[in-house]
Amino acid sequence: MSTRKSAAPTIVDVAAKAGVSRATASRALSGYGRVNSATVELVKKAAEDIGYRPNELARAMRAGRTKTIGLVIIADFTNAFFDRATKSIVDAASASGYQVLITNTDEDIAAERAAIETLLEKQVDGLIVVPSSTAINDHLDTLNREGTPLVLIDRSLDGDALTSVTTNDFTGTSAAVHHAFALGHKRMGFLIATAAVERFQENRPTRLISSIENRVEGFLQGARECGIKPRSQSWLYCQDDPRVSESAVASLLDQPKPPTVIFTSNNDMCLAVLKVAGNRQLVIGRDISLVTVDDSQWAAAIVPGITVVARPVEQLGQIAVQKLIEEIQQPGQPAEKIVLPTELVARQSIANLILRPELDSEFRE
Amino acid sequence: MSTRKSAAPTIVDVAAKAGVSRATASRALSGYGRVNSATVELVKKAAEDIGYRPNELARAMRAGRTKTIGLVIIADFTNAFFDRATKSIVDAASASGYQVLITNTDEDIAAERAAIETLLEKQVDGLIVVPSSTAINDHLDTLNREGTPLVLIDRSLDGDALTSVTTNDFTGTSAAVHHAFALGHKRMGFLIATAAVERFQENRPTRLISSIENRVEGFLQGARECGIKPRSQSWLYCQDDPRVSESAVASLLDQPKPPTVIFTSNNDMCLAVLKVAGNRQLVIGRDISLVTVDDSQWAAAIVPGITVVARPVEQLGQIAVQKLIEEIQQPGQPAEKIVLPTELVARQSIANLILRPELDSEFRE
DNA sequence: GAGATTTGCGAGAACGTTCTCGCAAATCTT
DNA sequence: AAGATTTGCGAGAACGTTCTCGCAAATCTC
Repeated sequence: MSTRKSAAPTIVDVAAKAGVSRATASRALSGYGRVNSATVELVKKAAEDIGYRPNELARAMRAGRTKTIGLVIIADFTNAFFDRATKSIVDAASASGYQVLITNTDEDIAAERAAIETLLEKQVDGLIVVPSSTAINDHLDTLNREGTPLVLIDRSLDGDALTSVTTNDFTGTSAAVHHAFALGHKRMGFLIATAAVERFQENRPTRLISSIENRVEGFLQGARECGIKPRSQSWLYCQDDPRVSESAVASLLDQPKPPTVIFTSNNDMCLAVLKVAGNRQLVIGRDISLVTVDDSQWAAAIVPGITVVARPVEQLGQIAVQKLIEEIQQPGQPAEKIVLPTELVARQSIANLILRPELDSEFRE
Repeated sequence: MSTRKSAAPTIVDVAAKAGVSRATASRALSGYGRVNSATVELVKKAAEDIGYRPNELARAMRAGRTKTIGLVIIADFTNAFFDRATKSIVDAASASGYQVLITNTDEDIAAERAAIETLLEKQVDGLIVVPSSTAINDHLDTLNREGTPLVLIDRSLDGDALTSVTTNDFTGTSAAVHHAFALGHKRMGFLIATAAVERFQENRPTRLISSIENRVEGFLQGARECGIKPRSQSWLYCQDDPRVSESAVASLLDQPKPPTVIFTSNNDMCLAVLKVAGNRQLVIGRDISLVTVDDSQWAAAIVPGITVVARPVEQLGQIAVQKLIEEIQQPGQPAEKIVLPTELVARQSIANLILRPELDSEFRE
């Protein structure tokens, strides 16, 4: 035992072992300033021998940077965004020498505030945030004004002040409408997940989060271009909860003239349709058609394959990290709103009503 | 501007504003020692006014703890472990006042070593690790011997030294065999994902990771109890990669007497079976039966529902955090190997060959 | 070979906290 | 009312680094 206590060896211990000063040991190990190359070897050997591990906390304190970024995300794994985004962010950060402190908001604005505060106390160099609300974002503006490097992902906010990386769900959804229309569909339903569902039910709509809003707008635009007027009862806002969404699907199907194709705003809603259809012995792609946003392994593997609007989530994470690190290393970058292209992946979940008009339930029974 | 620079206000600024010393300000804000209650109010007001945010780094340095735990995990989202485990760990940690630094190893042992080193340099209070290898684990032993709080999840290692939280995949898989046997299945195939596949192909097997090993052993035990001798060609070790696993499924199905039911060791393999079956127009639960480990939303929603061995992943994450924090706050806890029960969730992916013997492909054509 | 430059290294401050100690003032004893 | 105790607060050290200085020795210049 060289040190009296069994505590982890510090650079002082290394210096003592090598017979040099703290300063020289630091220079030798970190490779800056003037040091004799023989001394460098000596110090490195000493460090190795006593199992020295640099204390990044002390280093960060001195340097004023932690090489850590904070991720404020909604850990909601059925939507295949959380996992893919998290992995790509962690990997991209790691490749640039940064680690990721992760916090979950569960789409709650108070939790988001608290998470950001905690991360800032831990002195993260920057933040990547999936904002929980379009309406309430003063804390994000403040952050930005104070100069905290910040990148939003998945959802953007009004104004040009904040950098965001999102996907073009508008064109994706609109393309999906055209695709369904080309296959002969005219009655289209849309199932929209939103936490603020009661506001819609009471007819005093609030702002949706931008990604969902874009999906809705894309749907409307596509419908307009195809000359379709979506009927109001084919629009359903519903809570992102299995029981609620399943009964929403049921009410969609129980209309006098039910939609032939259902668009779902996310994978939770898509799974709700699958489940209700299964219970009713309705075959997807024949009795009822389906298209959703976000691709996944299972959507590609099951029969029929689900037609999806695929979003480049990994790329989104990588770009977010890249933009954040640019701002960290060179503050004052102009705010940017980066929108990545989406892709319609056509599989077999949309019936071809042109070839098989008898599948349109309007004419059945 | 009260401070000359626009840097973030420190406790010195608070003290100055309140007209007290650093020490008193600290006492007032952290609520320890003796302070006049009037002074406390004064200091709190001052802190509020100048927007003081405590520097957790400095605090951690002094206190010798960071309230941060490191998570070393395999960010592989198709298996529905990464996302569920991560969320539960982040949430449980947060509830106890800890944050999570996450790193991804992609099942690579060198990456695991590097990740652990980085996390230790950042002075995490403890580590939760999904070990990448059963064979190579000296670094984990060393960690443990040095007294670093450490909990393994998903996979355990030999010996009693390390605390681990796993699931009882042995009984789960064995129960699945009994279930399939009760439905008339006798030819059972098993598709096993392992990175070390070539060792098996060359007939010099290495150790599987414990969770997979347990699934294999459970399968064998179940088969033994049912009086079934699994034929060697029904065993396939294969790389966890879509193309490889899909050709493995093909070779399983192309045997003279193909299995009537395929067990898959994880969701990737299960999706491979779904895909190949779909391509060949084979209907799951009729032409070929299927059972896998790990439940998921999609496995429950699709038609037919996939019969699965469900593992309590959320509970696993919570218990891991709890055990880790116990060790952090009170070092010297005895090592424990916690094994959580699994549950067989029977759905419709296994055909009933008793009621419909004609489905056994041995008798077809 | 004497002055100018370079090289190598140590002393000490700094990052922002917390905590121990000691001291003066206030309050409690009898 | 004088000693004993409590209360409130400030000075300064400590956590483990890095970095600025300055100084002596070594090397270069002509």
